[in-house]
This record gives sequence, structure tokens and C-alpha cells, in this order.
Amino acid sequence: MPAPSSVAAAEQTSRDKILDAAEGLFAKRGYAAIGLRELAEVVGLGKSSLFHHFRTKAQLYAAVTARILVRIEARLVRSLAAGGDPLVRLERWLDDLVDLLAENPTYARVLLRSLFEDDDLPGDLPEEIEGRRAIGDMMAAVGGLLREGMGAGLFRAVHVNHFLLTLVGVTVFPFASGEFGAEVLGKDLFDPTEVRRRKREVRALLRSGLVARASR
Amino acid sequence: MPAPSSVAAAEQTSRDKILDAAEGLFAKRGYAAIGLRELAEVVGLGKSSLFHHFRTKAQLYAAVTARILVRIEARLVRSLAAGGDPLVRLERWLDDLVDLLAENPTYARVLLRSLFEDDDLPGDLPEEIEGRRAIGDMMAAVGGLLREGMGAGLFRAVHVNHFLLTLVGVTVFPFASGEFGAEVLGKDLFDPTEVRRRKREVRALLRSGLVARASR
DNA sequence: GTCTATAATAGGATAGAC
DNA sequence: GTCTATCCTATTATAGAC
Repeated sequence: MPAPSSVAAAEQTSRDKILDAAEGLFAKRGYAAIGLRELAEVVGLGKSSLFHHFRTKAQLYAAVTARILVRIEARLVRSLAAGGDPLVRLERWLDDLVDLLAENPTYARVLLRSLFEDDDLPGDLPEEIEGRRAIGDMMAAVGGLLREGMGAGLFRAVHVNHFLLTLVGVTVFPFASGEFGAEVLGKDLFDPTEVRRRKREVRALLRSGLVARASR
Repeated sequence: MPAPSSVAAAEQTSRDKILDAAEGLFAKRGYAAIGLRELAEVVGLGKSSLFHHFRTKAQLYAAVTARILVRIEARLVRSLAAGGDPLVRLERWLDDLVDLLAENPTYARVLLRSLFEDDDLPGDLPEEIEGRRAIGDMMAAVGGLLREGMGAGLFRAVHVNHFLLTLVGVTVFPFASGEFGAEVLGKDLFDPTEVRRRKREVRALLRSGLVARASR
């Protein structure tokens, strides 16, 4: 029973090695484009050994995305628990989310890809269900925050669900946009300076929109 | 020489049929997941016939995305040409973009996918170059509009390039988000009511952000 | 838990008849 | 311009030895 869930554990199971390698490959080239032969090569195992840890390629993929979603959810819970009024909590969460996506360049890519590639999955795998639960819980938590802020007169009257899509679009999307984002910015979005700018721009957007005050 | 570029032309060349079918399939399942055998079946041709019209699968894919980008660019030019101050022009363009994406459900999906899937392309195909030019021109046009609005004191001081990413994130992303977007909304985003709501929310975001006026 | 060997199928692309 | 036939390689997955 070697260090079952200790953070300090240096040992990494084959399962974790496979998940890590798969996350990187899927992020870069997507589900359909990655062959298990290539993945096995990166991990340093034979192709058949992968099937000992994951029954199918689809299950492996679902496990990769579920792992990311659960980690993001854990950060969300921490961010919201720190207290403050709805605006403080929302801004803290968006900052933390952007930091998390910036620290883990595979996350945004895998997540946005998984939105597009769910046709390839059977739909009833435990990993898929867990992932959908995490998404649902996160949307419910942030949606509740928006409603709380509106109830307190702190936020204007937004259409909550559309605003949730907006928030994903201004945080997750840029970090998944790859070459396009880098060309638009003229810089690497994962550079600490640009990450700070991204957070600042998101906050400013929520606080003021685009239009200058005097002209309203 | 049958009606080379007439809009009223009922005749559709094999090339156009292939592009249309490929656009639908690529939108739904992506570049790597679509086999040319399947595409040929949908078009009603033999697999080998596809190679008479497009030299490689990659070139076909690039042609599909370039065609969409050129159409969006044409709409942008029309939207901006109609005049008005920078806010009027920006809002008109965003409305038109959302309408275009709503009328053509394949567009947003193909475009966002193409951001992720450019690893599969050689990078120097004429169709890719044309697509990149269209993107560059569009970003330059909207960027110029933002700068004009800032210069006129109409917009607050934004980081132009980050704001361009934001605009793509709040317009294109939702229409590419598929099942996720539908589940968050609880409705189909392509439904006319939701399209109107999307446009209204984007305008409100630009005009006021999220935070209510009194509490600023 | 990892391996070799293999099955069964599909992939993109080409040659050449019509 | 479309077809059939073919090439070569890659795919996911299984069986069974170690």
C-alpha cells in the first residue's frame, strides 16, 4: 500500500503516467488524431498495456477530461469559500481560474476539445458522468453567485445562463485558442505579463464594459 | 460556361457539393475523425473522385475553412461600411456576426475546430494563406474600430488585442459550444429567441459590464 | 502488469481504364 | 470527371505467454 493519496508521494503509477501523457497529446492534436501506439511510445509501455489500465480509448479520454474538471472544481470551491460579497467572490474565482488555466496549458485545450468531441464517446461511462456532474455543479455555483449579486443590487439584471457562456468565453476560450490567440495578441498568452493583463481586462469588462462613463 | 458566379444558378458543381458535405461533417466530428470514404458516400461519389477536386484531405479542409472566413469577412465589410460612430458600427457588426453564426450552425464549429486542428495542416497551402489573410484583415478592421472609439473618448482604455479575444469569446465560442452550451442555456442557442437574447447580452456587456451603476 | 502476436478494419493516396 | 483496383500503413482491440 504505497502512499495512496499523499501529495508528497514521489512514486507515480503507470495509470498516472498514461493520463499525463494522454492529456498532453489530446490537448495538442485531439482525440481522433492520437493513436494508442503513439501514446504508448510516449509513456514507455507497449500498446497492449494501455488496455490493462483503461478498457477503451474513449474511457481513457473521458478519464483525462474528468480529472481536469474535478481539479478545476476543487479550485472553484476554494475560491468561493474565502468569502466576500458576490463581486469579490466572482472576481477572485475568475482570477484563480485564469491562473489555473495559465499554469496548465493543456486544460483549456482539452476542455474545449471535449465540448466538440463528445460525439466520439458512448455517453454513459462513469468518467463522463463524473465530468458532467462537475460541470453542472460549477455552473450552478457561479449561477447562484450571479443571482445573489443581482438580488443584492450589486449586479445589473443579466440573463444568468447567457452570462455563464460569456464567462467561459472570456476565460477558457483564449487559453485554448493556440496560434490564433498568439497571433492576435502578438505575444504568448501564457506569458505572466499577458496572464496579468487578461485578468485585468476581465475585471474591467465586468466593472465597466467597453463604453466610457461620460458618454453613457 | 454555365452561370459562373450567378447567385441564381441552380447548378451546383461537384466541388461545391464536396465542400458543403465536408463542412457539415468536419463541423460535427472534426478533421481527423472524418474519413474520405465517409465523405464520398455522403456526396455520392467514389472516394477516388475526391482527389480529382482536392489534392489532399488537408487541402480540402483548408478550403472549407477559408470559404467560411471569406464569407464572414464579406459580411464584416458590409456591416462596417454602413456608417455611424464606432459604437454603432461595432454593435452592428456584432449583431450581424451573431446572426451569421446562428444562420449557419457549421461556421462557429469549423472555425473553432480549425484553431485547434492547424497542426494537421502543412501551413503553406493557398487556402490556408487566404484564411489567415481574412482573419488578419478582420482583426485589423475591428482593432481599428476600437482604437477609433478610444480616440474619440467613446470607449474606455482597453487593451485592444485582449479585447479582440474577448469579442471572439463572447460571439463565436457560444455557437460552437454544442451540447455544453445547450445544457447551460437549457435551450437551443440557435433558436431565434436565444439568438436575440445573445445579441442583447453582448450589447449590454459592452455598455455596462456586469456591475450595477449605483454601486460603482 | 507487461509483453508478442494477431485479428479485422479503415486510413490517405495513386494508377489507369473508361 | 468518375470509376475499380490496389498499395502501404495505421487503427482499436483481443488472446495468451511470461
